[in-house]
Amino acid sequence: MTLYERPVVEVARALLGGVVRCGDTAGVIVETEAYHHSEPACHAYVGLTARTSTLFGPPGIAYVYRSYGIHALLNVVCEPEDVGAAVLIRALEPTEGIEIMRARRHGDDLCTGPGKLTQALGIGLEMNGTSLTTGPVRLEPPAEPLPAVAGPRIGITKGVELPWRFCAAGARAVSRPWPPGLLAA
DNA sequence: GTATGGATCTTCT
DNA sequence: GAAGATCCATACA
Repeated sequence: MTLYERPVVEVARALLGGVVRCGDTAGVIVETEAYHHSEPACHAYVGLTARTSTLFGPPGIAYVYRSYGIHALLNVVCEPEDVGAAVLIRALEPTEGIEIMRARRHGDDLCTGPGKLTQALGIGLEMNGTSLTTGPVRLEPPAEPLPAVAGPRIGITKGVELPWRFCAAGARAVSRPWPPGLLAA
């Protein structure tokens, strides 16, 4: 029983404040989203396919996939094997290797979006399915999760009503401002 | 500052 | 053939 073998929504909250490390770069997780195969926004909703097989794999591995033909998005596979669920890492606060990130990102906007943080950390599709404890991308859970604020998810067309987006309270480097009037602790 | 459309490609219908 | 968990540049107010 690992930390990731729990309900995705719980894991999404528990990961806030954790550290993602890849090579000489690292950042603190400040924004996450939960996805589960029981709801339509999740890739695993349609079932097990070649593309989504990683989602149904063992908990604690990385699910990296290409979005809109251009970007790589990083997810943490959760819940027991054969359950399609994952936590999308949406934003980080850079802590180490900032100069490297700046060079890769060609600017100061380093990790304020799911496609940006993978580029900043050098995470690619070849890391899909690798372990987050022993693989090239490491995830260190926080001893004490940051206080979380919940809200609706972003950039999707289905399942928007589920408040499965979690953000560290007070984090400044989030991917998008919170929709007014929808704040919930 | 906000709004809109293009880039680009894998996966599924 | 169409859609998609995005980002960026450009156009307008």
